[in-house]
This record gives sequence, structure tokens and C-alpha cells, in this order.
Amino acid sequence: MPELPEVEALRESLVERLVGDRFRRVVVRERRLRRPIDRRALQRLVGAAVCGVERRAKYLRIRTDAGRSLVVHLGMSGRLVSTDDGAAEAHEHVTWTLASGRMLRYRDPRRFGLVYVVSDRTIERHPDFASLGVEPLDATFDAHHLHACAAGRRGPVKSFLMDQRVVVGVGNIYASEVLFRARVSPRRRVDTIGPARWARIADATRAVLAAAIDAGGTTIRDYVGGRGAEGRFQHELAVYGRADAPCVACGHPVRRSVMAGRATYACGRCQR
DNA sequence: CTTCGATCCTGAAGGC
DNA sequence: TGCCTTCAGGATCGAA
Repeated sequence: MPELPEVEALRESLVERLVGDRFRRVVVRERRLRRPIDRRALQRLVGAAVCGVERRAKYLRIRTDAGRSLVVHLGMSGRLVSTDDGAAEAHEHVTWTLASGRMLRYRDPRRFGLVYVVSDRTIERHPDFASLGVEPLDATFDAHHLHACAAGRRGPVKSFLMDQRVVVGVGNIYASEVLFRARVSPRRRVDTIGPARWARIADATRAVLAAAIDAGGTTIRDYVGGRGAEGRFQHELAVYGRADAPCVACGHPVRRSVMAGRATYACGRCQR
């Protein structure tokens, strides 16, 4: 479900709700996520104050003054929402109560997500974080970086863009959107891409992700922000989910295909 | 090493 | 209405 813009929008909405507050109680109803939840580790964060809410790739990191961070990954169907009160709904696997009385709720029907605690001292060496690529909104992300990462590879550029070891945060929706904006076919092999296309891909990646963050992310089905609000970028999608509809640039029908088992959308006329 | 396919899980949507 | 199939925003694992 959530790609970088959704997690970043979530981060922004949770910062003001969480920082300065303190975990008072935690209830784990279902521990079987992608990896089992460590109840005791979550329990040991009770009493700790939240001192920051950060994002790395698609991971949300809630820092505490205990020198440990609560890490949340939303998988496909996860939600993390801050409320003033209310009862647990279906598939709400973890509920935190904070000193302010506010609640933080993790809900994830498909259970592809993650909730765990990691020491700030070792988080960079954690297997989830150790091999992550560059942040697409950092200055080090550019055409040169993409070109260098592509050396020795020959697969399609869409899979390459979604490879979190190359650049983080681009998932299935934004991969199609970025390549449309860059006018590059998702099936184009990376060993046939020259400097001009890499530059367009880097520029389009930044532009699409930034616009999606501004719009509060994309809500296709499950995603909501930290206050339960849907994103608005679904209204700005150029190709994703628009099979057979006219291309916004040339009017040619948008084509849906399947790559690596994932729905892929492109304009066969605009993208080469 | 890369790349591909299968897999984890539930619910919504569409076809008949 | 109800049953069945397909599909869904992620990431990992084993195999080729």
C-alpha cells in the first residue's frame, strides 16, 4: 500500500501528535505480522517519551528518549492512526495509549507489515536498513547514481526503480507514474539507457514523489494519514489504474500489462 | 552476482 | 442474493 509519499505524509501528520508525549500502555492483540511482534520489547518502551518521528525508505521510525526507536512498516494494508479516544476496530493488532490520553493504533488486515523496537545505536546495521539505497529526495540521487547502479544489470527499468537497494521508496504506483513522466517504457532494459533518459528518470522521480507528498499521498484502498484522512494524489495519477483511458499527453489509450507479477501502466506512444 | 516466480494474508470487487 | 475468481500500494526466499 504505502510508498514513500504515504509514509512521509504519515510522518508529517504524526510528528505534532506524538512528539513530547509518552507511552503509557501498549496492547498487542495479534503478534503474527511479517515477523512476529516482540511483546516484551514493545512493553519496555512504556514510560519512554517520543522525541522524534522520522522516515527512512518506507519505514517509519518513532524515536524515544530511551535510546530505542519504534519501527513501523505498513506493508500493503497497514494503517497507523492517532486518535483522541475510541475502541479498537477489526485487525487492529497494536494499540498504544499515551500519557496525554491519546491513542496510537496499528491496523493491518493482510499482516504484511512490521512493528518492532530497535536500538538507535545499531539501527543502521539492522538487516532491514543496512542495504537500503539512497533517498530519492536527497542531493546524492541523480542520473549518475542511477547509471552507476545499473552497471552489470540488464533487467527492465521498472523493476530497477523499485529495487530498494538502488533508490528507496518507489513502489508499484509511483514506478509507473515516474516512467510516464520521464517518457521511458517500463520494459526498457537498463543497459540500453543513456545519460538523457537517466536524467529524465531522476528528475521525474523527484517531481512525482514531491507532488505526491504535497497531496498527502495516494489512497487507492487502504491508505490514510496519521489523522485518518485519505490522500489526494489518486486524482493526479497520469497512468496508474487508467487502463484503456486516453493518455493525458497524447490521447492514445493507456496500456495495462503485468511485469514481475505487478500491474504496470504506460502509454505506448509517449514512452520509449 | 542477477532475475524470476512463488509466497505470506485478508477483503473488495466483478462475473455469472 | 450468493458463490467463485481475481486482484491489491511490499518484501523475502529459493531456484535458475
